[in-house]
Amino acid sequence: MPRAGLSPAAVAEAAAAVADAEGLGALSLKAVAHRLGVASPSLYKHVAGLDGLRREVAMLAAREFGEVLGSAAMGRSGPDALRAVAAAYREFARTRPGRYAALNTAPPPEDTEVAAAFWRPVEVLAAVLRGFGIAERDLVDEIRAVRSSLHGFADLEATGGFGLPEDVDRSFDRMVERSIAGLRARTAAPR
Amino acid sequence: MPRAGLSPAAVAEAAAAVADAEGLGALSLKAVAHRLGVASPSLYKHVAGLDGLRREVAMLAAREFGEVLGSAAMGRSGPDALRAVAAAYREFARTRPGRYAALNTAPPPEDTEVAAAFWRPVEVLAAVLRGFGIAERDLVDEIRAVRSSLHGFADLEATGGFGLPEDVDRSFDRMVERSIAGLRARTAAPR
DNA sequence: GCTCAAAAGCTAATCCAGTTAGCCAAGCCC
DNA sequence: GGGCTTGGCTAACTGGATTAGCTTTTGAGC
Repeated sequence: MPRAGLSPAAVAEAAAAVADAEGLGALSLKAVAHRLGVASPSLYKHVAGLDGLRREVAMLAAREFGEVLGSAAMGRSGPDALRAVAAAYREFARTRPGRYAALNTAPPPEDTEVAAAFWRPVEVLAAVLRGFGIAERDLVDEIRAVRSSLHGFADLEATGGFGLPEDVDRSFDRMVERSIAGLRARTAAPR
Repeated sequence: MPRAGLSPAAVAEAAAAVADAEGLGALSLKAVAHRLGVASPSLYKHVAGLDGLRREVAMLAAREFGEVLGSAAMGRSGPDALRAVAAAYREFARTRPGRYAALNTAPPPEDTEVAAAFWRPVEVLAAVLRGFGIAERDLVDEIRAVRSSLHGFADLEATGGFGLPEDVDRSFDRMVERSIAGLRARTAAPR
């Protein structure tokens, strides 16, 4: 029998595809194996069981997400940068719901590699907000506020938390503009 | 053998306790049955399997959450009401993480009872924001923005998304004040 | 108090995904 | 070409969900 030519990366990619298509909750060794045309036990040669599979998806997602946000921020600053990053954030969450959901889990504290990958997107946001001239000691609060808005919106949208699907774009735009206005106010009147 | 005196409500309560203590992901018939001192199959006399158990937890959580937010809003208006509701929101998410997580799932669209229960908390928020004198056609956007902030913050906090545990209270307070400022601006300068 | 039907709990058995063990072929290094 | 490593397989085991069917409690009506 010919080999399937798997690799940890290929398995992670397939797993992410399953998560995006069926939901993170439906991520299973069975489904991934099926997608790869292989029997479930074969996956153990590449990932450490279901937990390992989840970890790889989280890693992959974090890297891609950091990449996407970083690209959006590149070459822009201030409000423009935040608008671009916010749009990219939501776009990622919408088009890759499984991966996005994988970012919304607490990795084991000892897994520094995942922790580092999870941190990248936050660093992008931090860089963008620094561009607003936020004082360093206020930065944490501002990052948390912006992250909360973006994550909350993305998550509510993903889980159908918004009743009517219409005008969700407008709501998002307004929310982002609200953040920008708040950041400007903070810059103008530092405490 | 004496009867355990179960009921759908008692099972739901035990399930919610399990979810709070072990995480929603660890909610299982096994765990609930054990907590109630009963064998797993016995639960089928009261709830419709694991899916039914999850549904009951979601129902219970939604009712309690609506209750908690409603109480916080009672007797207050404007910024005070929003501050109280925001604090109650976060408090609920922190002290009952399993229940809160159960609210963050998409119920099947045909289950109107759950849908209605899920809607209650949003109605409380709507009432509070109306108290700011928001124009009706802008209300949806404002509700979404506030919900996004609150949910995002609560969720990030729950999943350990904030690096340092310190000063999280301050971050939350500032975010809420930021929302209030934004709402005031909207009221003052309607578009 | 007595009868009996419904309800509530149990055990036994089935299903399914995850996991482990161990076999065997494919590919590679010499 | 020989032999080691690797990647995939099948078979077997585990644990939780679920179903079937039994038994006992309970409570309504007499």
